[in-house]
Amino acid sequence: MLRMASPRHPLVPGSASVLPVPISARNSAGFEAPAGMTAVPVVLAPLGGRLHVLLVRRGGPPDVGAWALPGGFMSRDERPDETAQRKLTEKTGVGAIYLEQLQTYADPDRDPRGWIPTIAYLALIDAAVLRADESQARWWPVDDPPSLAMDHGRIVADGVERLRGKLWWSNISVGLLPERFTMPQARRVFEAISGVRHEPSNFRRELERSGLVRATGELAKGGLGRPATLYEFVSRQPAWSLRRSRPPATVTRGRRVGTIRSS
Amino acid sequence: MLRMASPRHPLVPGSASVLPVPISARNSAGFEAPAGMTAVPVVLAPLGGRLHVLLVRRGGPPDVGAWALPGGFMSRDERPDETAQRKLTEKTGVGAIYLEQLQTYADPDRDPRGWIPTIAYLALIDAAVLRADESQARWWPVDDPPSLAMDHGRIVADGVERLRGKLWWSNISVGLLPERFTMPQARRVFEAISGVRHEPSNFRRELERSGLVRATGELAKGGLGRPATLYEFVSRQPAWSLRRSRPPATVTRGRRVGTIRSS
DNA sequence: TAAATAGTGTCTTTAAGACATTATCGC
DNA sequence: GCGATAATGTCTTAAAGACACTATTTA
Repeated sequence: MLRMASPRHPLVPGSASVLPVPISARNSAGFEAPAGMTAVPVVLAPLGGRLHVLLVRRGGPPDVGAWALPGGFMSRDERPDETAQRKLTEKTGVGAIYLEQLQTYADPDRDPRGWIPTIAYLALIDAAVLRADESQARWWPVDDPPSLAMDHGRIVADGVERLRGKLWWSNISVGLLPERFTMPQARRVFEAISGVRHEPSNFRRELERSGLVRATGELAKGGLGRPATLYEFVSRQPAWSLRRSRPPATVTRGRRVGTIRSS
Repeated sequence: MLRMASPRHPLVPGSASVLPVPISARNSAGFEAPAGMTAVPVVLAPLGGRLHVLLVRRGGPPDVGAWALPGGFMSRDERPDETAQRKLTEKTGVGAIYLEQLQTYADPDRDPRGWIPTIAYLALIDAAVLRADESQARWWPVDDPPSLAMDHGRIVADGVERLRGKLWWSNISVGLLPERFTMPQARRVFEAISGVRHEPSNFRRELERSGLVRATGELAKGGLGRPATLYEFVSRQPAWSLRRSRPPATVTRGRRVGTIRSS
């Protein structure tokens, strides 16, 4: 495969190669090609009871100085999720515990620099890292964000919607809770994400019913009041909840024919 | 914006510009760029009680002659969904009633021709068109497909999963049913998609409860037996079902504090 | 009027909502 | 023991499952 030793971030904001004029590209067959491809992680975390998103200030055009997602250019030999992970690590010093592709934004005029599609990822990092106040980045409440560069406002909104939508139907919250956690702790995280308060005993029942978590038998110590039982996720790999309340019943008696699908 | 009058499909299979060697591209800043960008519609439809996908034979490398999705190259001034629509129309003569972005596949080695990411779309077309047996294309059962070119097998699987997953939670079935339809007709379509048989009276209750459809008051005529009531979708725009059975209850009495979110 | 298909009613089971109550800690 | 927090139990309500039954057409 034809490849050359090229710098990893050909067009990073602030680099000398960034021009106020559009960039174009053509391929070896003579046709116009995308000028580049970017990947952006939408990093979400509950913080102080509210859901926050990690943003950085842009150091170059377009929208210099505006708040934006911490993305960057993909290189030829990198998978897009690797780019998202790498960019995230560069900004926060940690990798994502949970990373899932969100959407690709590729409208012809989305980036004034030229034809530059971007693949967005939903990224969830360890809660313990949240306190590390990196100088380059800042956490913003998703319900009250600053004005964002380009189409990044839309991308954040899509990420939030995905997280909220999957919260009860998958173990996506592995990315938001420590390895071992208590029920009240999980409840507060869920509440911060959805913006809704839950009745503690029902919350417990539902989360247990989901089949996603199990009690370790150990107790959390140190707090006020009765110590809480520690729970852990049954699997830390992406998994679906059992809760997904069912579509209409399958036919039983007379018509029982099993499923139609063959595989 | 710097643009040139370039042909729309720079690298279509079979064109003279396709070489057995990789294609590369570089941008005006001197860095390597994607050689091109493609969009592929995953066209799904129930046919003879089973879910099928529309495939074409590849006319050029890679995998010449293999079955593949009917995708094609994006041009500079086209949105990716427009490309998917256009490619679909070129193959079937119709546009998609429902089109939603699925995933982007951009691994560095996914296409032997070079760095060519592809954006996949889930596309649903009018059921009436299914019978038109276009020479270029063929319907294949999704549960028993042929071997597909490149990563298209994976893409089809992702499309099927999306359709099945959203079936009861959205009005995605607008793309699979005629404008006016009967309950038994809807049931057969749902059964073909999910591969599961439903108890007719419960199916009716659930679909009505979803709030997505309403009875027109008119009756279907012509068939055997009692004529069925015709239904229509309340909205043909993407919409969510009311069914989505709820996460744990919000707190009511003592702790009632409303929602946390501000917006 | 028989066969075929559509549509209604209803009883049972299960899940979810709304608490009251009990348990276990530190001070 | 008291305040604080965690956990359990249980009664009520609502949704879903499993039918039996009724309705309306054509042959």
